[in-house]
Amino acid sequence: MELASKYNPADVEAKWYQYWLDHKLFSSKPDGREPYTIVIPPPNVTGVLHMGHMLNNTIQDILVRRARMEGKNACWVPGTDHASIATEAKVIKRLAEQGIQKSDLTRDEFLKHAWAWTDEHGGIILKQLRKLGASCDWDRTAFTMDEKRSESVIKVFVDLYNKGMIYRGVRMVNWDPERQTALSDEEVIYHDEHSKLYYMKYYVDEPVGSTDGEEADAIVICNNDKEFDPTVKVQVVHRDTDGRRYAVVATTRPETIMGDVAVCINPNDPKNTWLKGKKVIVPMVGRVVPIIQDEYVEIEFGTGCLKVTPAHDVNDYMLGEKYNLEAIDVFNPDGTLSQAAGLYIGMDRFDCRKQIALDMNQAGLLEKQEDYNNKVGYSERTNVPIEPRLSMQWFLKMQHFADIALPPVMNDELKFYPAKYKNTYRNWLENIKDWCISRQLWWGHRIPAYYLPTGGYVVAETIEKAVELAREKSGNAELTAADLRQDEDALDTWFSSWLWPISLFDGINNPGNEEINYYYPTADLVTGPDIIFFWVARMIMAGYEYQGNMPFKNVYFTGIVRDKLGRKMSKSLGNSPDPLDLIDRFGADGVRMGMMLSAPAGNDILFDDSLCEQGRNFNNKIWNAFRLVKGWTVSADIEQPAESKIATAWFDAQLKSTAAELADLFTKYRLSEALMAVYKLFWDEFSSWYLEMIKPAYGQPIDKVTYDATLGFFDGLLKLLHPFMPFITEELWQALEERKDGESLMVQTMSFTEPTEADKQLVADIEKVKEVVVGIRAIRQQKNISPKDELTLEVVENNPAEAYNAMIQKMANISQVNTVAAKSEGTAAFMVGTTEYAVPLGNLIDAEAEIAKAEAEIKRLEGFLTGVMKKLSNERFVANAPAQVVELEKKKQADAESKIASLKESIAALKK
RNA sequence: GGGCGUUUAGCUCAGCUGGUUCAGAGCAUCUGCCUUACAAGCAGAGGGUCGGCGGUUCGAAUCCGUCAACGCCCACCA
Repeated sequence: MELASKYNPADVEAKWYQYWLDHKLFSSKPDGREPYTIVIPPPNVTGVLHMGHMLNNTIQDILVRRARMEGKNACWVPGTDHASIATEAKVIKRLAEQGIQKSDLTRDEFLKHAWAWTDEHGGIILKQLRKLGASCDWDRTAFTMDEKRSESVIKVFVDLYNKGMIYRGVRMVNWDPERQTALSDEEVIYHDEHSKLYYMKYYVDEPVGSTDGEEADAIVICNNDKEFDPTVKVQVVHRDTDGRRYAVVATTRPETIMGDVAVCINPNDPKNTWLKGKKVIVPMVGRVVPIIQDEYVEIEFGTGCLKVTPAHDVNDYMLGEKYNLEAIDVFNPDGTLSQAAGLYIGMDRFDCRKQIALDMNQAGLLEKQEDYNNKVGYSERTNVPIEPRLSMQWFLKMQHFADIALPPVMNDELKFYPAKYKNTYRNWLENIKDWCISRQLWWGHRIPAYYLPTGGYVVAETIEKAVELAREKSGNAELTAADLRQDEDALDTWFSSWLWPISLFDGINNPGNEEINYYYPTADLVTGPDIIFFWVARMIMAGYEYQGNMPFKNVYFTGIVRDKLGRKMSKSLGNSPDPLDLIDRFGADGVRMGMMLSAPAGNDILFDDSLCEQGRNFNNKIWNAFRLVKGWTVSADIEQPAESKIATAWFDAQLKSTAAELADLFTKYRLSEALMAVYKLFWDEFSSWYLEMIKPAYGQPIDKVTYDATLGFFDGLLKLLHPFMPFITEELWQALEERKDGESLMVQTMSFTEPTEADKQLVADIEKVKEVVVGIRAIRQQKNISPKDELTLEVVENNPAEAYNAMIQKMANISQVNTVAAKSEGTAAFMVGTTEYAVPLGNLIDAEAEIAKAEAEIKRLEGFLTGVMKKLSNERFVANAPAQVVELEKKKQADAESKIASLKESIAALKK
């Protein structure tokens, strides 16, 4: 077989993926084997593959393929998420480009467009995953809004409503003015922002010149002529030159003053005691509002006066509730000023902020403004500042769910990798708030609540059921579906995602069915820590609520993929490579390896193309090792050389021991270390050592015993490598020997036995042999002796590795190995352990250099010996340390002393 | 403001409950090689006071305290 010297992934990847599909090798059905299940974190249906997906899905594929080869019934279920906000935004944008406004359309018309969009773009991302080699059972592909999943969502909503856990009410919610919907707390991201703090005058509603409430020692400030000290412990009165008194209120949001209904001071604030019981006039607006007192107000912030706007601030809302204040909503849903504001009607909230500051300044109502840093909440999806807004929403009570979801994680029944996320998880659950589950969107699962013409509503899975309930509720047997009006809102996307591990196996609609019983709980969840609250925690909740068991046994949190400078990948920075382009350049196997090389669980990965390059190079290495082996001619007539006999025994032992190491690493989810172990096994042990050990002379055939053993090793290596690099391994496995159609490496079983004590000893012995070989090679390098020139080797006193002489001879091109009482003159020497080796070099030797080298080594050893002696002469060490440790130190001492002695002899000899 | 985490070679990281000659790996670097599998390669080499300080201990990269830098999560000072 003629093979190119470079591996070309493009030739083989598509071929084998199709082969796997054609033979249904990804498909899974319940059977007697142990199940191994992963449900994919469903990507947005209209999304395209990015580096985060690459990492995430590479890890899942590695786990699934490994489990499959361990003989488990592996099932990886793919699917997509309807992503209501993101998708609705995209659809609206496209409609706008066609000159269509959402408001021009009916709900049904809009949904038609949305489905068209979904059909057009949906599943692109799943197609892209195939390029990566993802071994998903595609027949199971699901969508969070397909029939079964939708039914599940509605059923769960009704169930929770009937259990009294879902309620409806007017609450302060996070409002996204761009998409005009409520958001959950988790969907708000806070950013530090440079803004301004505006100090505004609220004149007291009283006759000019009043001094009512003023104490004798009050500080009186006229027209801000003194710098204000918020920590002052005496009364502070503000008075204009014309005698009018006023309170100073500091705010970052002057545009909300139209909604002010009170000013609040702390009852214990000495500065503001004179304001107690007074009324003040809201600037610009002219509304007279009371001074109220509450300890919520921070005395030392600003002036200690807080304007109270119950409709536009969460805390003010709380104060409003407490003191029974009116809430005046001065904004429209799109963030412009409403009729209720009375002023600046129709202006955008941020334009209004600037304008009102100007206007107040002109009117002398703005005392000052200063720079200020505060946190502003942004919508996770639209990246627009959210507006706290009062509105009617649906909520799910969370305490019960927190109670059932916390213990299994804390006691490690359900494990997190890395475990540090347990803290994050606990923190959230211990401070859980009710979940706002309604969204003012059309693209999503519509809330199954139906309003009666006479008021009130019913909640039911179908309209028919709703009619039934409505008739009961109203006592009107004539009610029909046409009389009922369904709630306009859709459910939060995560309200469907949280059922994913159950709904994928139809466990909600059809509890206890064969599939859910077999596949649930799933084995591993692979996802990013950024959705631990959105998704992971809520799946755990739903799992215990609806299956009475965990949804997955382990959660592997990946890191965030960053560029090599540590920046997040983003479109605007242009630092996010196109995964498909990477696959074209390096091959899917190369990219997979690039992803895995630096991706320990939970650590961010700093991605760099050069990692894929390393992956590609490794593919090439494997390819060429295969070329070498398959290029040999085999002869059954030649006997196995001594060194090959040792080599095969050794590599067999080495393979077993790495396989065992790998198995252990997999149980700990240390995948990048596992990859590195198998990388070194292939490159260093197999290619650099083993193949060189057994390689026949040029043009010579290899003996059959060694050859067959080598093919067996290759088979084993391909099995270990397959989960990481499925394509090249399949290609080579198929070429390794004759295969029947339908056979595949991906469904072979790994069967490595544990290394025995003898195996371990052999591996250790060969490590020494390698050191000897390296020692000789180093001498060649230093003396500029070609590897082609034969040398002899002397072993001083006794040769502990007599049995491996043949191997050393072959690997280091040594004509003979002599055990000598004392090395000859003119040798370059080195030590391995406590044995001294010498290579006679005749006049090539540079005595000066050899002496210098030996002296340097003596110096190092003496330093080492001093440390050892210090320990041993310390009585407390000898008395307290375990005998084993003391013995060891004594051995170190003896070894060092003997080495020094022999080095000194060498020097003496060289000086002759 | 609270909590968590990180800091080990130029880079990315391993070093588990202190003690095997413990200071490691990969990449990068340097030197010599186009040696008939592979230059996307081969052979060899150099490189770190384990963030600072203090403590516990016979013994500390490892345990404790403290400081510093960085990162993440949570939180209603307008």
